[in-house]
Amino acid sequence: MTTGTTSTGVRARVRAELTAEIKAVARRHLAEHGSAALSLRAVAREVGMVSSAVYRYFPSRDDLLTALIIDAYDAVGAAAEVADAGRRRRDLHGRWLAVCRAVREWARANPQEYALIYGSPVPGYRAPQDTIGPASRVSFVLLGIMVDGSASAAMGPAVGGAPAHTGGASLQVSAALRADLAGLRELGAPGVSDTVLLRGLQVWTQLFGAISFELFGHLHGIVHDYDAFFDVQMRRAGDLLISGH
Amino acid sequence: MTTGTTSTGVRARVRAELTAEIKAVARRHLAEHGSAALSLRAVAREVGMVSSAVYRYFPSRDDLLTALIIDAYDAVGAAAEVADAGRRRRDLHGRWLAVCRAVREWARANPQEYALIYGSPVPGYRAPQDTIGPASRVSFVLLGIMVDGSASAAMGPAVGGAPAHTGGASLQVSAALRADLAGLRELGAPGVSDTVLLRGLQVWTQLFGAISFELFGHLHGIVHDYDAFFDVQMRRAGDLLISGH
DNA sequence: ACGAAGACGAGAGCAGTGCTCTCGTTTCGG
DNA sequence: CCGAAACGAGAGCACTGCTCTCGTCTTCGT
Repeated sequence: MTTGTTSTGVRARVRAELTAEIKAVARRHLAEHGSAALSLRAVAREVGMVSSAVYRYFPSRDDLLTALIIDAYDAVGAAAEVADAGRRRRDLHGRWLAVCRAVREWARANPQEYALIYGSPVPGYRAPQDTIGPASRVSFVLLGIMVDGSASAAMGPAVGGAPAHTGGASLQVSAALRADLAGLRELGAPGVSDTVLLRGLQVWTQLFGAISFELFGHLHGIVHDYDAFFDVQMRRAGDLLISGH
Repeated sequence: MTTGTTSTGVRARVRAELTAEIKAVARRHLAEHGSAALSLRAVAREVGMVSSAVYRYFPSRDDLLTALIIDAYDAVGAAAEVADAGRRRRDLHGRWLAVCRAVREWARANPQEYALIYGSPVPGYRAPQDTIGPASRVSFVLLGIMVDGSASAAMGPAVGGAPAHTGGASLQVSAALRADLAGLRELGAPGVSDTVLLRGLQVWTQLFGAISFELFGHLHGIVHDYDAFFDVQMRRAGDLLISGH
């Protein structure tokens, strides 16, 4: 019995396991006491290590939080993806609403994790490179809806991809912003017009604005039927996104 | 010279001054290092007191933060009010856009204070009773625009105050939500229809959603011309609010 | 006008934090 | 097989919020 380990040695395996366990305990502490109260020493205590040992796995408290942030982005992204996939592709309204509800449900089930990623960044904010991938999963789901709608011409007015004339006489879009939209289109929204992209960004901010307001207490005393409020708001947003209202 | 003090004794006056000074220093620390790093001891050090003395003025760090929160709400509320008052009353679009820009400008000038009030609440959130007044100032400005628009019939479709039939066949609104809207109308939006109120709530969440996304970095790498983006988004939101698009 | 009562500031102290450094032990790889 | 690297434990530093005590000073009722 030289080394019964698989390709990776036993050391690497227990390291992966311990890393996961630390993260799991930290996630529980986060859910129970909030990100501000997340104590590296406390999770170390619960894992059965001394605090300094944790630093072998996460070089700092911020890095632990970053790992939790990435997981949170992945979780909400996955929720959005399965909700989107659960609808017929042509059912744009249904897809939009399903994604909205899935994101909100995830947020309500994991409020502290939601606050971690969509609340105020803890310090002067810094988004490590490895967060932007997971962070954009929800956005890509949304772009997917716009792409499918634009391809089938089911999307409201101004479906043409040409950014030359911006729809009617309604709005002037600066060259810089038009370039941003072009970049977005190239990134994952081929064939989606500027107008539709702008509508998408509009409902995007509205989706997370509504969830944040609800979770952070800004609707307290104003709205009581949160479910109905969210539904009607997102339905309206869906109309705006797809039909142009 | 018995006591040259005015009505309030000298004690009360220096207490008020010291309270203000502590708050001012704390606000500076907040702006420079963020709410998480706000240290009562550091503030005390700079004011020239020992840490325990500060507790004579603010019973805990949270109470200090609450005081800053109230001030922040008041500041952004005042900014919105002067912006609103700077426009002709009948210029609904102008008022809306001016308020949006004022809020955003304040937020960009005081990002940490914005994060304090519109970001994630630090613990499991609790809104002390004395914050809800200042917190609602911006909302009341918005309601004012809707009231004026509804009164002059300048607001889009479904201006009638009757909540019986909800505009067209577009949306079903639950009884509970209709009651919420009625409460809102009674609170400060007389004569504003359900439909318009819903539109108002929609653009309200969109306004703060857009600002939060910008300040919290969620538009990073996607939008570069923040000014133009915000303007076009809020213009679109204004169309939705006033014209019903 | 005075003396009790309360407000106040300073200091020490407690429990907790993030993080660093050192020091034996264990595992891995050449 | 043995040097090198990874690891866990422990001590320690500087810092935090908060409490308690103890003299001093203002205020207010008598």
